[in-house]
Amino acid sequence: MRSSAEDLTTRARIRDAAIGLFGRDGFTRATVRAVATLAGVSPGLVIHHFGSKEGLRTACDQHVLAQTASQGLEKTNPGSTRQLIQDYLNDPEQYAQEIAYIRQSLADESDTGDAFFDAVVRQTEDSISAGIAAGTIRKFDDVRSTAVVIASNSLSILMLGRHLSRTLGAVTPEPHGIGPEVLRQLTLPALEIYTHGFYTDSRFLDAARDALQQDTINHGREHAP
Amino acid sequence: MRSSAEDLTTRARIRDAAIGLFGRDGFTRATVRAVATLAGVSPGLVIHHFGSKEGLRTACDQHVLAQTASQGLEKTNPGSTRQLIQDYLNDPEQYAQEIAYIRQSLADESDTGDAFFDAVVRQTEDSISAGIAAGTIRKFDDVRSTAVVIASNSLSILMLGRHLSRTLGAVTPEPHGIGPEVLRQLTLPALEIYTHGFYTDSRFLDAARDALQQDTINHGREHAP
DNA sequence: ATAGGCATTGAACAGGTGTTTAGTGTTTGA
DNA sequence: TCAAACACTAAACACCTGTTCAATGCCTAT
Repeated sequence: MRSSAEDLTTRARIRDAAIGLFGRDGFTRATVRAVATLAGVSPGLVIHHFGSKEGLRTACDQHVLAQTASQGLEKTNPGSTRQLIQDYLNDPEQYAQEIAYIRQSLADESDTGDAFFDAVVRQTEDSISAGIAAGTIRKFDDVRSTAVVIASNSLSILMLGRHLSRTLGAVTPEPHGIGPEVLRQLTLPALEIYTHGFYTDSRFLDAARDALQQDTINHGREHAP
Repeated sequence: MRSSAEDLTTRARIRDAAIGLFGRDGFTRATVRAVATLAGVSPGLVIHHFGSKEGLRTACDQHVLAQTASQGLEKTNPGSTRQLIQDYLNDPEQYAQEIAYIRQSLADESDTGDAFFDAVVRQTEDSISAGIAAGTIRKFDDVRSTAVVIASNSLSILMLGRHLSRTLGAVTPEPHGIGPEVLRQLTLPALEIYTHGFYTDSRFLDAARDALQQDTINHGREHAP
């Protein structure tokens, strides 16, 4: 439960305002003055508390990362990202700000984005290993690469949420967030692919395997002429 | 073959410089002065030719969209995005600028991003329908939603390319682009999932189906208390 | 009670931004 | 040939940016 009101320290109020604006507009477009206004303080106070706009960013980074780490990734043992999605669906608008912030971090070049992505991949890798051991997930040769693919697929919902909502014609209040309607509409197709596959047979897989084999033989580390 | 030299009209040179910088730094961070310098002209001339920075953006939008539409999506009948990837692998650095530009467009709120995403979804949907008819792709109940999922998964490589390269430890010259090494490493795991599935049985799929059924009964269009 | 440290503000500053303007050559069409 | 149109530049303009600074009030410890 986020305390939306006045019981926060001024410093925290500024930081939360910054998280909201950095997430919505990106770090560059969001101005110190806008953050100050949203927090109900003067621009000078923002600098006084955080040293600089960059200092404000790192403070936001740390807070968002700690937030998502504590209530998000770490405690969700089974189901990997799926549990997080379930949490999100039960109460959207709660994580909305953090999610938007992380989306921007993943798009920009940001240490927070890097850390978050790595955490998701690591978490996914663990889940896959556990699933393979438990027999619920197919045995993959390259678990790490598979985890990267799965993580990338999962995070695409985060990165492209705006377009998913738009194409599926959902009435979305937030311009980038994804609503329950959209998520419901995509769950079954995604799980069907993950369960029965997308292709009917291994034709494409075999072709790709041959092509890659050939490719490696022809020019192992060089470029084509 | 992109003419990299001087045989372009000044207007085109400015536009190409803008595409490069907009793609690398984003529209806001890229300055008119930087574009002018890169194109070897004065800042005033940029405005003279395009009216405003926003006008320059729409010119870039139109050009990139026309470029990708002509040589990219439309002519690639089979294999959907996969053919495009093949083209890209044969000669990276050629599409690099346009790809970066489109990534920014997809991340920002941009009409070009919208148009591109819609085009990819439409193209994917057609490919799936054709694949189902030909028997190479499994029959899906909701072809459109499936196409959205596939398109989203494919584009995640574009959106998260930087993180993919980083996590897989590739030596990437461009900070966001994806190299052949990374793509090679991800092709087989992705195709394996698409061919044999990710899970071993329909346990998760059935559970999700039941949960969604239940969910729809409990609160069809309302929120939980 | 009083001094010192804090949070806070309003105003200012230096630098960067998109854009304008006046002016200069250079092409081009009658 | 001449004038109008064009491509182009240097300098300036107005505005917005992050940041600084002096001043003010408010606690709190002595």
